[in-house]
Amino acid sequence: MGNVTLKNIAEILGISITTVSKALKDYPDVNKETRDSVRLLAEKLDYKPNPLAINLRNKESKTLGVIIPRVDHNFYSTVVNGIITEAEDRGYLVIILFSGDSSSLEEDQVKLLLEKRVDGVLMSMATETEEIGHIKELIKKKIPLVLFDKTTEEISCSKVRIDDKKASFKAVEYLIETGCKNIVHFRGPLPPQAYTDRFLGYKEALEKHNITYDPSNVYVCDELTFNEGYEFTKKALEEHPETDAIFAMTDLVALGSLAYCQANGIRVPDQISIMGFSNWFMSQNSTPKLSTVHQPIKELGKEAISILIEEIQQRKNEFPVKHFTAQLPTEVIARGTTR
Amino acid sequence: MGNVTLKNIAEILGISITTVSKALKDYPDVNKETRDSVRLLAEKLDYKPNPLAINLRNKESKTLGVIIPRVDHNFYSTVVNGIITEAEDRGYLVIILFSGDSSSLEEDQVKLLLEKRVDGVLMSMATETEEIGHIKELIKKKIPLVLFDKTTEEISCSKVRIDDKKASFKAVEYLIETGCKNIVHFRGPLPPQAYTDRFLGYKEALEKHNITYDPSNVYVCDELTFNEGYEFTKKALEEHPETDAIFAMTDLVALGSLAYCQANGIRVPDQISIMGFSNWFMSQNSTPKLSTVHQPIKELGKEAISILIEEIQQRKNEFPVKHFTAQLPTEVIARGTTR
DNA sequence: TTGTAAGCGTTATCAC
DNA sequence: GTGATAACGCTTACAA
Repeated sequence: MGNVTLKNIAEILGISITTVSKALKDYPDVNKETRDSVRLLAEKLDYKPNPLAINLRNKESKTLGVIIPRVDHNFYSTVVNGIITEAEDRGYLVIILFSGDSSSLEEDQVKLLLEKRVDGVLMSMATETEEIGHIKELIKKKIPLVLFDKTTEEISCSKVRIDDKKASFKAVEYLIETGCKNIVHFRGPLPPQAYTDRFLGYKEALEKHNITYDPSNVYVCDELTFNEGYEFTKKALEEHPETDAIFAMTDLVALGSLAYCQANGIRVPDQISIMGFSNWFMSQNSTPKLSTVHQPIKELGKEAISILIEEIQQRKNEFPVKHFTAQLPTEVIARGTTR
Repeated sequence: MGNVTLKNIAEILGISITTVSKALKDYPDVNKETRDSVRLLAEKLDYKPNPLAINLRNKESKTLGVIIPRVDHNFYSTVVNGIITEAEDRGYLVIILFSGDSSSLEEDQVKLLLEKRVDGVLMSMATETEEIGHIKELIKKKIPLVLFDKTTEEISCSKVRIDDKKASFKAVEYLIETGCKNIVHFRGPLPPQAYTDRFLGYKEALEKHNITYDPSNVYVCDELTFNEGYEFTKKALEEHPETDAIFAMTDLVALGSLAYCQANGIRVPDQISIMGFSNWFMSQNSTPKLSTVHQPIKELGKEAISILIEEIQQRKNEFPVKHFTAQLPTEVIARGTTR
């Protein structure tokens, strides 16, 4: 029992395919009765237009490609949630592909999407990516492209990011305003840029409040693990006994800090305030609950896909496309680990 | 600059589309020189066959639909990782859709996939789903279907599951073998079935080792949170002071148990052994590290998609399709919270 | 060895 | 109001 086609309906009704097509699409020049009989039969046979045929004709696939480093990570799975939901609401389907943070795999995935003729591409660049020829290729082939999260200035296209610097600035300012003066910062590795931005926000907040920035107060976590948070807290408190706050660039590390403090009788937040970043669900599960910075991750996905679809629509209508960068706002969530 | 087609190449070379097509597909009846010139030009123009056209002709989409309750959850994002990777390796693209654990949304998503003419469907049923008419519809329309994780006996199709009962059995047996006799079990809510299976494994292990099963030793967690683990541990230890082991149906709850013990000076594992379930990455981040049961989640996704693709291939070749249920093996990971 | 023609399912154009 | 025809890009019997 293959699928019902316009032809099937036309044959049964003894009319032409053209008329069937028109009847189904509410063309004005179709007799009411013809129209009704067509619709009735179509309904009865459960006719569904074949998207493959429509897409071939319209030279579009109504499918979007998304390349992310991985999905089994809270940040990306949340983004993907936003992406798929929003795309579906707008009539697009999404193909998710992984780069595994590898430049060459990313390149392969771009090629695959190109071959599959997706209508547009959304991507968060692999951390490793330095070579951006494959991304430029997309631009050259005039495939609408939007970069999100991990982006680069070298590509001219719309971008959507969390405003990491400002988020970090607000978090540190909050610590300062609640009386902290000796704030240690645990930052992440050099690429990706986000960690540098968070570091810059930290520095800027100190400067604004006339606190001298001391590089030795900044520790670089390479693994971003709970254990690193634990160990670096130990180290930081040994090297800087005057520390009264720790700002970690991600919740898991902050949770490690909290664990160290608790294991060593350091009262949080009385003696030391701890501020995380991300508002990961586990930050609600510590005692006291972790203060952190909420990032609108799902909204990031939605916004990115919206911009992409807008752009696709504009190009189709031959409107001029203007690129821009959206910075999504964040929020400090003060819970139990800050004063 | 539209995309290069067979026609373009044919015109430039002054030959027919057919010959170009054949040359590109290594048909034996093409002159070597013709073939080479075609290939050369195709290469130069970066010709890529239009999958829309191919699919229309072949009446297949080389696309698979996957419906899961959500993706922003460790289990599903790991499964999705396996699914997408394996599908891509086998030449298929994947459309992920969410049911949000709602029966009616799940139905909508099935319909959407049907309209989009995916070649097959993989799904983990919404917990809420009782109505299965939409799933039967898939069977009726002869769309290859594989159920994984949350399945039902009411649908005749291949299924892939983690062997929850056996996994649980092994975990509890491990506790018994390391000297525990009074084992409390924190189980999950009634649907999904997995929690009941884990409970049954617990019960069976007790029976095998001649330990009387006492229903009051079983507590039902509805939220599966850290706090529930904490609170139920308090309650369980009050009601059953003789308890020497806690087996929680998921790591987060077990972590809550551990936290309660540590906050109350109960030595783990000396006084009480704690066994989790899932081998969530956070189970490596506690001190001591949590003993747990590893589930091959990514493999679950790979296996499910493999079976689906096999089935698609079999149907295409008009081979008989036999359904079966694969139960993936699990492993007890003994770490620091058990003796 | 090469090419013609039909067909996959849909839609737009243009006759009638 | 209706329908024949061409076109989207590709594949494959079947001729030549």
